[in-house]
Amino acid sequence: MGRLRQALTHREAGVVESLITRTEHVEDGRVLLRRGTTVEHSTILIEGYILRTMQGSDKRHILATHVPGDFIDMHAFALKRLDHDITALGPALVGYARHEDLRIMMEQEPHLARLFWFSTLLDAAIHRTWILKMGELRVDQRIAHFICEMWAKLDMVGLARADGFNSPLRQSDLAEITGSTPIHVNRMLRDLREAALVEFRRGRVHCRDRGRLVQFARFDPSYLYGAGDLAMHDQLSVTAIS
Amino acid sequence: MGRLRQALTHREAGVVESLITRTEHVEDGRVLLRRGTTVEHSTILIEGYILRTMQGSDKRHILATHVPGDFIDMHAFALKRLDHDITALGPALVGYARHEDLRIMMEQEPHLARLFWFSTLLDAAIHRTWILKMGELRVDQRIAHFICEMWAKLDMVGLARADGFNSPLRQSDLAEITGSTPIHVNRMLRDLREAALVEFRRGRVHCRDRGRLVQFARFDPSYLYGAGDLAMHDQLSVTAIS
DNA sequence: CGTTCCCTTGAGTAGTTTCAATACTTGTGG
DNA sequence: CCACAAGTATTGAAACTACTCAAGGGAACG
Repeated sequence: MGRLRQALTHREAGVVESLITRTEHVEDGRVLLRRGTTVEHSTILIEGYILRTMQGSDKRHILATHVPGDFIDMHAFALKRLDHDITALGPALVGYARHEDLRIMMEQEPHLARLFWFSTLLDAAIHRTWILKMGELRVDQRIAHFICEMWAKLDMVGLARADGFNSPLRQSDLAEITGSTPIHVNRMLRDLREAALVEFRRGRVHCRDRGRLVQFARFDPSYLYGAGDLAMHDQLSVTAIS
Repeated sequence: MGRLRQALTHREAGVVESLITRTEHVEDGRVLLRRGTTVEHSTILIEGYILRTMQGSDKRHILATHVPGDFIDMHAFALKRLDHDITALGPALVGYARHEDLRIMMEQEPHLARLFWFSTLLDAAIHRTWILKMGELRVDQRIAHFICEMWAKLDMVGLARADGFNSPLRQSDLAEITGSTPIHVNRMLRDLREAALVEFRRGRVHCRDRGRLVQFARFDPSYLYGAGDLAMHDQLSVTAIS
């Protein structure tokens, strides 16, 4: 369960793993779950990257990105029909858990039920930050902000380097993430590169001075609930509740 | 519970109401819950309007609006510390439910627990639509879209008229909602008025042709999970599950 | 070694913000 | 009832930001 693993007892981690009844390799661009479809299982991302996407009037938009260890559609369990699509970014490995098993487990394990709920609330908190940043930042800053977010999330699951990270993201993906156009993203990446803030080359992110990038993007990681004033340790550590 | 009441049995509705241990009248602009604060209760909006707000680098932003019947911070139950502020828009009446009571109730009433979870997932779905619309619509369309959303939500709880609705919203609020400026909002409202799409005067919304407004805003209400291809009746009606 | 996908650049246009200034409304006290 | 104050709404002009259309360049993969 990636970053949430620390909040699980050894026994609980075993319970979660036993829920995964099937794994699957998916190729780049594969739509794992399409808006409006009824599903009887939820998905966990084991390797690679997954996107939440929505079709706009003309272009597709990316609403969220996920890293290994994330539950991708725990909310499909309560919603049954999703409002958006789940799409693979690059090749990925996913695991499936049946809703029937989840339902039984959640009645027997209130602490785990609450953790699953928490993971969907975390998605909402990230959405809110995206709304805020779309409202107040220019496209170059939004790109920088997204890079900071991705970097921070990869850090949490040990997939980042000290000077950056790798991903299958293209410039057109950054356009769909920031609500801009590939051409404008291209120019903004050039500016970021020339300002020595960050280099983005075919998904490879390289940055010498993370502090400057964070400052430029006005990035405050607390909305990821990993550390800082909103951190979850109090209420989610195994010793603290129910 | 407003729009979710239809998904409750008579007994369950009673259970929910018994959770409200205290009500309070709050004045315009009052911050009911501030980011980072630990709380031991959750809030239901009984009368008036409530906003989710976040402080940006210079200006405040509005991330969501709530109408009577909405649970405002059910997610505070699982998150304990919120990432945003809860602010009254105009005078409002709210009720409080203690987290301890909620926890006990949710263990005894899995169906209700799931409904509460659903209400937080609904917020996330609305966030996603806002992100999408901020990415693809111009400010005039975003204003129209927000008006459509508000109108639809008020419809669900019987607080709208056939030709519009009233609210304490100011033009500057629309600016904070759409991520724009009061001055630009003012011009866009003039354009909307001159195009006979919708009139907005000090919170009073008047529209003769709702269909045209919906089309202009590219508004598709299904993300509100009230009707249409994502509607919740299947999985949330009292007869259907657990 | 060529095809395909992705990235890059230029020029013109559209949308939005900012600054500065002016009016309208609403409520309050004289 | 009028005058004033505070908040809210409106307008103009200039600067900035981002988009569109059109074309060219480069890297990766077979």
